[in-house]
Order: sequence, then C-alpha cells, then structure tokens
Amino acid sequence: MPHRKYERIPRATISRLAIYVQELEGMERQGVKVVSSEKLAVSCGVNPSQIRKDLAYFGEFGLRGVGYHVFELKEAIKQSLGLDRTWNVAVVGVGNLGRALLRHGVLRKRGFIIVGAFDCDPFKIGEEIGGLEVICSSKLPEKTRELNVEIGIITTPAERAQRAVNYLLEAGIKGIVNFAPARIKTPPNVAVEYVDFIHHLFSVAFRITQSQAKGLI
Amino acid sequence: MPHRKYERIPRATISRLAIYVQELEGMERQGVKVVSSEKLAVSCGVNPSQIRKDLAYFGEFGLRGVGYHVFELKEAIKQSLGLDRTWNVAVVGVGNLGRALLRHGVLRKRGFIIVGAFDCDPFKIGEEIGGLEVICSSKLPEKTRELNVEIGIITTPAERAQRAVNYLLEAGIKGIVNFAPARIKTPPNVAVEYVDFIHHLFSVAFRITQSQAKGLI
DNA sequence: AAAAGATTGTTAAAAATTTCACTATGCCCC
DNA sequence: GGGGCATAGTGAAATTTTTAACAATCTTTT
Ligand SMILES: NC(=O)c1ccc[n+]([C@@H]2O[C@H](COP(=O)([O-])OP(=O)(O)OC[C@H]3O[C@@H](n4cnc5c(N)ncnc54)[C@H](O)[C@@H]3O)[C@@H](O)[C@H]2O)c1
Ligand SMILES: NC(=O)c1ccc[n+]([C@@H]2O[C@H](COP(=O)([O-])OP(=O)(O)OC[C@H]3O[C@@H](n4cnc5c(N)ncnc54)[C@H](O)[C@@H]3O)[C@@H](O)[C@H]2O)c1
Repeated sequence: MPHRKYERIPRATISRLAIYVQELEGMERQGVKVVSSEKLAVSCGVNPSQIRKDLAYFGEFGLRGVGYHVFELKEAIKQSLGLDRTWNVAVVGVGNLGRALLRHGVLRKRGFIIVGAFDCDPFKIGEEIGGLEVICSSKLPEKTRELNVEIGIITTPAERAQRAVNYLLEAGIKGIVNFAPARIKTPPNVAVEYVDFIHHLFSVAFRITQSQAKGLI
Repeated sequence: MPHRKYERIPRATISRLAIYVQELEGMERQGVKVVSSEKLAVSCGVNPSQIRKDLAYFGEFGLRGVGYHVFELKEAIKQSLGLDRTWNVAVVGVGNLGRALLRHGVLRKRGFIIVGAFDCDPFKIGEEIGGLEVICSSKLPEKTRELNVEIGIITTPAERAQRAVNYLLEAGIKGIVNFAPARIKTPPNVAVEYVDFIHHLFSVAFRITQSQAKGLI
C-alpha cells in the first residue's frame, strides 16, 4: 500500500505515536521482541484499531498473524516523525524550569541538542549550566542563526514570552515549545506547541469535582 | 436554560476553558472589562462558536448584544472547573523538576497548595525547599492521609513512577499529574493527566519535517 | 418608543476522529 | 503442502467534535 503522504495527519495521532515509542522502548528494555496491536493498545491505554490506523498513515510495519517487531516498529515511527536525526534547540529563560531542562539528560538522549541558553538577567549571563554558558538574550537573533537553532524552548515568565518569541522569529526559527502560560503570536509556518502544566492540574481538579458531584446525586 | 450537568463534557473543552481563563486574566490586567466571543476567540486562537458552545455546557454567562464581563466570566469558568477552592497537592520526587515546582509560586496562586514533598534519596530527606521539608517517601501513604492530599504530582524518573503512584493510591489519592515519561496504571476513579513535554518536541519536529517535505514537492 | 445594530445561546450541518467488522496474509503444525 | 489460527491492514459505520447559521434579546440611537 502506498504511504498516504498527502493525507492530513491528525494532531492526536502524532501525540499517540509518541506514546507508542515510549511504550515500545519500555518493552525493548524488558526484552520483548514482538508485540501485537492488542497488547500495545493495552499498555498505551488506547483502542487496537486506533494503533493500526495511526500506523497506516505512514506505511505497513507489521506482519499479519504475528504482530510488530518491537525494535523495528519503534525505529519506523521515529523515522516517520522525523526523529532519525538530531535537532538543535535553544532554551530562552534560565530560571528554575530552564535550569531543570538544561540539567536533564533526556533531551539529548532523544536527539534534541541544547546548543544555546539565553537569559536577560545580567547576574545569570556567563554562568555555566549543564556545560553551556548562558548568553545575553539581546544576542538571540545573531546566535540563533550562528548555532543553527531550529527549535526554541520558551521558559521565561508569561509576560516576556512574546518578546522572546519575536527574537526567535527574527532569526527564522522553525518551531517553538512554549512553557510560559501565555498564547503567543507567530506566522502560520512556525510550529508552536504549548506545555501547559497548570491546565492539567485544572483538568484533574475538574474531574475530581465532577465525579464527587456525580457520587452525591 | 438549565445547566447541562448530565452531559459528557469533552476533554478538549476543559483544556480550552483553562486557556480562556488565562487570556481573561491577561485582559483583566490590561483593564479590559467586557469581551465578545469573537475577540476572545482571536486571542485564544479558536473559533468563536467553539467558545460559546464550551460555555454552554455550564450555563449562560454572557449578555446578548454586549458580550461577556471579563471578571465574571473568569470567575464563572473557574467555579465550573472546581477552582473556587484550594486543593492540597504533594510532589513526589524532588529532583530538578520537583524543585522547580516547589520554588515556583504559580501553583499556590492558582489555589494548588503544595503540602508535601517526598523523595527516597536519604541525602535529600530533611532538606528544606520552598518552605517545605522533604519527607521520606516510605511515609507517603501515612503523610498523604495526614496532610489531606488530594492530588499527587509525580516527578520521579520514569521507572519509579508506578511505585510512587502505588503509594499514593494506597492513601486514597483522587488525582495524579504525571511528569514522568511513562504510562501508569490506576483504578478508573482516579483522574490522571500526563505532562509529556517530549511529546510536544516530537510534534514540533514532525511538523517542521512535514512542512519541509511539502516544500520540496 | 420603535428601529437598528450587536452578539449571545442554540440548533443544524459539516468535518474529523474513533471504532467496528471484515478481508488478506503470514506462521505453525500436521 | 494444506488447514487452522492469529493478527495486520482497511473500508464503512458510528461517534464525537467543530463550525456555521440563525433566532432571541440586549443596547443604543433616533
Ligand atoms: N517552575 C516550574 O515548575 C514551572 C512549571 C511549568 C511552567 N512554568 C513556567 O515556565 C516559566 C519559567 O518558570 P521559572 O520557574 O523557571 O521562572 P523563573 O522566574 O525562575 O525564570 C524565568 C527566567 O527568564 C528570564 N527572562 C525574563 N525575561 C526574559 C527575556 N526576555 N529573555 C530571556 N530570558 C528572560 C529571567 O531572567 C529568569 O531567569 C514561567 O512562565 C512559568 O509559569 C514553570
Ligand atoms: N528536568 C526536566 O526538565 C524535565 C522535564 C520534563 C519531564 N521530566 C521528567 O520528570 C522526572 C524528573 O526529572 P528530574 O530532572 O527532576 O530528575 P531527577 O533525577 O533530578 O529527580 C528525580 C528525583 O526522584 C527521586 N526519586 C526516585 N525514586 C523515587 C521514589 N520511588 N519516590 C520518591 N522519589 C523518588 C530521586 O531521588 C530524585 O531526587 C523524570 O521522569 C523526567 O523525565 C523532567
């Protein structure tokens, strides 16, 4: 079957593919060699058809009557997502969260190399964190280009997010992951994702409230 | 119109309501008193009908011909989400990320009070961070009940997440926000949310790859 | 006080996504 | 090598979610 390259791929599919990769890696560590859509579905908490459908957007990776080879499927998904290469990223805002990111190894392990760390606080500039020197954010456009940054990670306070984004846009950034709790304005050709952990707390609080309300009725 | 309390409310609606609150707070700071669904939609990046529909799940908050009163709408949404009260939360895993959360004021400002910080590392136990003493995670069930924790935040490494969750479940926790990149098993009456920032990086990488591929064709 | 203008709440239509059901295909055992 | 079993891939159906359209109603103007 030809790969459906021209079909629009649901956002939800991409986020599930990331979950599949995660679970496949777990299985790999446990020495599992082959897995069925049924089994993978259970461990990802989704419907088996959903998995098969999601994969069908990119090709055929399974063996009928058998299942999927864990390692191969993981590699195939990663390749489909564009993760069979490394990506240069920059962190803008070296506060509590920015530091946590710089110190955390998981990014590099996943192929996202932090090549720049920027802050506007003179006390932070020059400091070394996770093997990187903090650079003045006035040098953002220049350095972003120089370091060949493709993705920017915003960890400034909310009210500074747009300014930081503007600097990145100036340098022709292609994608942004925004941790600041503020919507940002970007041209349509820039991929933006929001990591909004407060929203998840809201959601949990709501669901608890709701299930308690239901219990009372 | 009666509130549609018995209708199932889409997950996506809840997450948008959180965005509305965010933007309404921004408008409030700028002194905006009244806003139309049209204007709010622009600043949230959604469709105006979507906003009116989302709000309709909970009641009527607007004034035809006028719009919504910013402060009142914000309060009404927060009340609908169960945020018109405080929630006791506990952080499990006081590493880079756990520390960032403990030091960050935004949680408290939103009504989520961190009442407990747990870690299994003997070198961390007893340390004071953000005004809280780090407690040994073996005391989790006991302390969780004692402190009346309702929501647990998991910031342990992925392979420890399930263990931490089990402790929380033992204590009858109602909701969990999991930052560790691992799916966790919980009974259906526990609300679980995943904050998976790597997924957002994956998504950005994919969208960049895709738009570049499109450009080449 | 009526008419015009604006904008909500709501119903209907459209679009997107998920799930189901079935067909095709591969492996294993006899 | 053929039959039975398992499971991927896929087209259709069901469901959910989003968008559009419009009647209801509030404010402002004349
Ligand atoms: N701390 C957390 O656990 C956490 C969790 C989720 C989201 N967030 C969000 O992430 C953001 C950062 O949180 P934090 O706790 O690290 O805050 P922080 O105040 O510790 O750090 C913010 C940093 O951004 C820098 N900064 C400000 N304006 C800048 C600019 N224009 N260019 C470059 N750097 C600039 C500041 O100097 C500071 O170092 C906030 O928006 C916060 O809401 C934080
Ligand atoms: N650092 C980041 O920026 C970042 C961002 C997103 C997600 N994460 C995820 O968050 C988690 C924590 O990241 P981190 O950088 O803080 O790691 P870390 O190694 O700095 O901290 C983990 C902490 O958990 C503690 N711990 C381990 N097992 C425990 C248990 N059973 N009970 C209680 N505490 C336990 C450890 O002692 C350690 O203090 C990881 O799963 C990571 O993938 C981190």
